[in-house]
Amino acid sequence: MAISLKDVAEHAGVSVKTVSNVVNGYRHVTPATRQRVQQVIDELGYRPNLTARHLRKGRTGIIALALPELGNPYFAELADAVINYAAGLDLIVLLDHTYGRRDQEVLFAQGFRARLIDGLILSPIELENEDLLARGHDAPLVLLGEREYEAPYDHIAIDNVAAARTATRHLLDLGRRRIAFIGARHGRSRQPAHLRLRGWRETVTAAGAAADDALVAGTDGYTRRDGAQAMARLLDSGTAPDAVFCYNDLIAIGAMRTLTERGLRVPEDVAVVGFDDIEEGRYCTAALTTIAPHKQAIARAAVDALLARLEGGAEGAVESRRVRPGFALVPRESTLGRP
Amino acid sequence: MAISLKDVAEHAGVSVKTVSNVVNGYRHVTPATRQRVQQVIDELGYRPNLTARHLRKGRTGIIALALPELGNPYFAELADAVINYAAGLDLIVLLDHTYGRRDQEVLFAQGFRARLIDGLILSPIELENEDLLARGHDAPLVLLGEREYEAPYDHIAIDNVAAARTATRHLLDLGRRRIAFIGARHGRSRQPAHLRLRGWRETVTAAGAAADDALVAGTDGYTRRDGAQAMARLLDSGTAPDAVFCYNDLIAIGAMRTLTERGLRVPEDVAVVGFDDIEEGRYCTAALTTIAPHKQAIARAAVDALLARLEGGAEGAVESRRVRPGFALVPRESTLGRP
DNA sequence: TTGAAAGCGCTAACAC
DNA sequence: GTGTTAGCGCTTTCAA
Repeated sequence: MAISLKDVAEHAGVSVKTVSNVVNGYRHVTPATRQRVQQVIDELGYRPNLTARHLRKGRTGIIALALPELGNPYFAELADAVINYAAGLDLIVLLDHTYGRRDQEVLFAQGFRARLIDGLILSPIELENEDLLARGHDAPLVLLGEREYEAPYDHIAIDNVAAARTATRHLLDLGRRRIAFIGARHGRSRQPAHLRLRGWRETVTAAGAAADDALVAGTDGYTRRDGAQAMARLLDSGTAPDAVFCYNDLIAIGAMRTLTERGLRVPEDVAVVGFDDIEEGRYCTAALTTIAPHKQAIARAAVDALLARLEGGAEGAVESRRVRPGFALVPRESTLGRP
Repeated sequence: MAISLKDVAEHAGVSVKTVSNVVNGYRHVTPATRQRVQQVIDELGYRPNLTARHLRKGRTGIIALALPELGNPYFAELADAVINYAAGLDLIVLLDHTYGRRDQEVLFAQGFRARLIDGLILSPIELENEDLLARGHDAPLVLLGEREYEAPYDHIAIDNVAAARTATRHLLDLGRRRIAFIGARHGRSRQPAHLRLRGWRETVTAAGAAADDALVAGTDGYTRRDGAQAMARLLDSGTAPDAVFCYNDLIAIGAMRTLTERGLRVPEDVAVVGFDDIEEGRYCTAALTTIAPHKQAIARAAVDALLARLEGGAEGAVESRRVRPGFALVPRESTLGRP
């Protein structure tokens, strides 16, 4: 049996309350008492039982972060940022995977792990508005990422349309006229990619460049393999783009792989832009030009928003926030070529 | 206030015990009662308070997985595997970072988060044997990775020497004679890399190939940047290797980047082998030949070992296990060239 | 400043 | 098959 407050109290000849006061750094304790208690704590190797504390306080200091998957470096890097920032605030982060599956996302949104966690940060892919509205009054929820909802929850996301415009304009500025877009999801109307797709379409259209559907390649998911396959389809269909803007870096990396295999040069024949600024992109043979969302800022905003809800009390108390962290275009070899 | 067992009991006109029985799927409950209780549960939206359950049971069902960092895809992929396998066993995984820093590793080994977690899986980098021996009788601990300790803890790791031999032999078989090793850590004697270094040294020596120290390049860490810098130093020093075996895939990717920048071809001029089989390696311009540790098997072994301790009771009850999951050489373009 | 006692929500004995 | 009760270890009134 482990050592409890009571054990310490008995050994020190004081009450549990006093020990509790010492453990929690309460002010009004005689230095003498404090020292004696502290000594017994050290001797016995007492560790407070967090579970009991949680039960009593009604809060656990644990928040969940539900992401599609860690296999995508963007999410791994983001998770890293959230965990770090939260740790500085004495919050523990419980990481969960949804695999971008609606049933999983609904599970978390509905309050899976209720009362183990104080709140949830969720990055949805397939979740629908109705799923969110059907949510009971559980722990606070903060939404992350490019899906848009009409529900009263805080939402942290960069301006995806603006970022897509920036990326596309960069390609136009380099003289490219047949810019493809890879990553629209097959046959889904309100898909995650629609904001970036819109930014692309608006910009190419405004510039009088090609904007036909033949330049838009769908994918099943968001992996390197999806990118490689989509690029292959694009080339096989005879579309012959001189640039591609990809939904994310992984897709871009897959696309570059296909281009290389087909004997096409990046960027001379086809320029490539990704999205996410994952570390990996910097080490590609043609280092990847990309949109860099400010991950630290995203992490900070998400945790802060959750914390505000936690402190703020009731759901409706504060109006739902819409935070737009910054982003930047990072031009590299995949569009500029080797210096 | 949230709905508790008691609330449900009152509404259903039964005792808390009965509700508890229903919630826990206890057998001996009349179907009629069960149905009535279940209905009230649904109506009221009752969710069991996990914290209270944990306190009562003395177990939380939460295990911690302390890894250096998620930024290394190998660890991200491993974490993914552990989380999934654990979920199937109704275990929640709490992910923590040590950044390969000894103080952080000691913290976890000493029982940080004691009594929040039932046990710990730790992948140490800098941790020393003495740190482990100084450990109190806290939650069970399972060690992961290539560091070796003389302490009574379960240890899961592939046979690193054998794996390094396989990788090196592969290069020898391709006719390479000046095989460099990148990733020995600067000026550390009992460094993590020493097993792989040994495998390399034994194999090149046995083959009568070059094994001089000029072919061994140290790094500060295990990132792409470390690999790029080490490769540059190797080339600048006039060593002129015709192959490199890298401590891990990230280092290999960084090394390939430098080779490309210097106008050297992979594998024609320099063949490259990595270690870890991260997804990223498959999409490099010269797809990376690598050693693939069986991550699923590692994850399974680690969780199983921890679970065995959890069930088995006392620390000394079971002898400490040494599990060696399998590995495989995956030859790709970075040694074989394009088909 | 410190002590005594109640109770957070749940499960495990034990009674009925 | 179901109800009653005690208590997991902690914090928090309320007294002293």
